[in-house]
Amino acid sequence: MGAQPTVSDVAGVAGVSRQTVSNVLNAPELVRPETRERVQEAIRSLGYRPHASARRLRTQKSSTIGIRLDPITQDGISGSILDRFLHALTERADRQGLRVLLFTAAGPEDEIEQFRRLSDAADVDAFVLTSTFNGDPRTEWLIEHGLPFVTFGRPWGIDDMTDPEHLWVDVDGRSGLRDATDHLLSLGARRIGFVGWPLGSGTGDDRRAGWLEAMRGGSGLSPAQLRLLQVETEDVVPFGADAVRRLEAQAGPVDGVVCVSDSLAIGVLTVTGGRIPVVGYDDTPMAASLGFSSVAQSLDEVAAGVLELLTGAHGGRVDAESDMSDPRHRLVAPRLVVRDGPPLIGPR
Amino acid sequence: MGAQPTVSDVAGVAGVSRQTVSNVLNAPELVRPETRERVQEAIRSLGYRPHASARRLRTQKSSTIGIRLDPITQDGISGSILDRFLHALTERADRQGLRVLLFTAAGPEDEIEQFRRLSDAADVDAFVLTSTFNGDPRTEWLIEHGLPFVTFGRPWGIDDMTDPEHLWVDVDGRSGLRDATDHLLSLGARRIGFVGWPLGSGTGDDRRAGWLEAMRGGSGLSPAQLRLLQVETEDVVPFGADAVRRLEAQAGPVDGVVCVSDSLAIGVLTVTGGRIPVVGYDDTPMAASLGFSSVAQSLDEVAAGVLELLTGAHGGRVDAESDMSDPRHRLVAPRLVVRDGPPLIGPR
DNA sequence: CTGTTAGCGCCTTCAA
DNA sequence: TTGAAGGCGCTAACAG
Repeated sequence: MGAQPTVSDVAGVAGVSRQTVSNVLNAPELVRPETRERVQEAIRSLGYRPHASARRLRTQKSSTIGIRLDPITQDGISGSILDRFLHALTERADRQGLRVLLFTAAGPEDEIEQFRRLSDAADVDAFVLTSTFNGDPRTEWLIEHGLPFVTFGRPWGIDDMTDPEHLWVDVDGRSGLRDATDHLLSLGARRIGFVGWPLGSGTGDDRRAGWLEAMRGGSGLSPAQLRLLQVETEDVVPFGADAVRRLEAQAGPVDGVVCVSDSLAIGVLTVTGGRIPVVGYDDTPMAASLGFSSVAQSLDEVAAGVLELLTGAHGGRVDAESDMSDPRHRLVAPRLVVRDGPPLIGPR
Repeated sequence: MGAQPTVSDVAGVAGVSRQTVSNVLNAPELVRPETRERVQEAIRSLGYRPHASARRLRTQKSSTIGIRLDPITQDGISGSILDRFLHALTERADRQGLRVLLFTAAGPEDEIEQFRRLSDAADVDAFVLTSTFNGDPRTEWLIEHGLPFVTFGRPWGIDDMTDPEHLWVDVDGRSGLRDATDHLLSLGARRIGFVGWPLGSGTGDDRRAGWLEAMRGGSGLSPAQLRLLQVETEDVVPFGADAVRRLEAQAGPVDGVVCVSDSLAIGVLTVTGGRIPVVGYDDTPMAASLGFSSVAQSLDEVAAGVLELLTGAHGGRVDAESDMSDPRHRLVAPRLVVRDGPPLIGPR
């Protein structure tokens, strides 16, 4: 707990100048192995650790990325996603010598104010954004102000989608739903319903498209029939129950249901139980607990992608070398987790 | 994104020296109102913001608190707790000019290594610990090394419990379970079962004690009968189902069940449905979604307590003024959230 | 390969 | 009440 040793202390013990110590730390190849070893020995024996603030002041970079903690996780079933993403991000960031700093904001405008605060104070030198939405003002502001950032989630506005300044990582929900639907088809189901979010949410529409693709290819149903097999509702458990009732009312009995989220899948299951297979999305702990299939996102891959994009873009913008595979975004493939047997939940 | 202005720039514009600017920021009362106003105007017009690292280097404090993100949230139903706590903590910390830095660790030993790393580098000057357990080595290490910290969760070891160095905030689970049980008693139930965790977890035992107290007072059952009305199991949904079956096998039909967690309550509900009232603990989103009663912890109060203890203890250790109410810990009262009507879930 | 010199932006003496 | 130095711990230039 006493005063931490400084480079001077290390230099003294090793019998070199402060600068040499700094070199051992930041450019070891410049120092003769013999000297280097001596310095490292001194570092070890003193328990020296560079003072982060001093280094940051000197280098003018905080090596810290800021991420906003979303306000109270809506329905909350999928709240654990951010949690798991954060964990993966923190762990991987740490390996690269980056820190993760949290902040909160009341809304997009306030979040922008936080961007300003944190970057002006040099507390943070890059941001990670989650839950992007159509016409998101945050990305525009960040681009305008030249602050590095990566979003977890595609920019769904048409223009932004191809903005070379906008780096993003996302999960390929379409392929996830396609897999889920194909799975049910392979089980012999044909009349597979889709319970989705209201039209207009990029993410929801993308997932719906996956269901539609698979159904077109493998169900043998007409477009008119397919139209009847989908319903939309807000992401709340009991609404999932209502939705599947509506679905069967308008389209007749179904063989299976794929849902845009685990929340809705739970709602559906309270009505259908083990009668027909139901697939959710996100593979939340609830899916595992209650025993239904779900599409799992690899948050670890997402976190890895985010960091690669961030460090690749750091300072030198996008790395010219890796130009072959478009280095400005990553689309991570999700994985269907199949759970057999009747779920633990069902109608009374 | 040009270079941020510095105190010198502000001083130049305001026509004063750098120190005066610094004074306006850190000790405004020392500066004549007239000058102060002029300086503040300059700050505003330049958009000046103090450089966090420079300040930290100079003051030798990071104004940052570190918190570990627990490894993959176990069963995960209650994972959102940390999430909500983090949110509250970040928000309140921000108001006091404190930042929240995340880190991860593979286990207690590794976490201690992270403590060392973060404090040696002056990245963090206090820690918040969650999920404390019996004989936790982390608190001991922190005390030994004189690092400020507060735990969310009581130290369950007998010795540590009263260690004046150990600041903690916890939720009074005992009173929460007492309330839950009293509620069921007031509904006319008498044979109320308890589904808990295996003996030896401080938190679990504390909650069980609340159930026992209420039952002793209001159920009119004998100690022998009460003994039969409790079962223990790991915190996994399907185990909750098994547990309540065991419970009724050994004690006969029950009138109601209170559980040590929402996870177990969900498991219980898959067996009992709306037949008898069931109460969970944590008031997770699942409780709200599926419609059963649960004991809610006020994570915001916990966060507030943690910060008070931390800033109170900062530097000057515990504040001598507030000696009347023991300032070394806080026990926050939880609140029973009653949900009427049959839950959305039940046996098939 | 190593040492010297000069700040990064801020705040805390101490004088004026 | 304001101004003039000095230095927190580190690293980027340049010399040697």
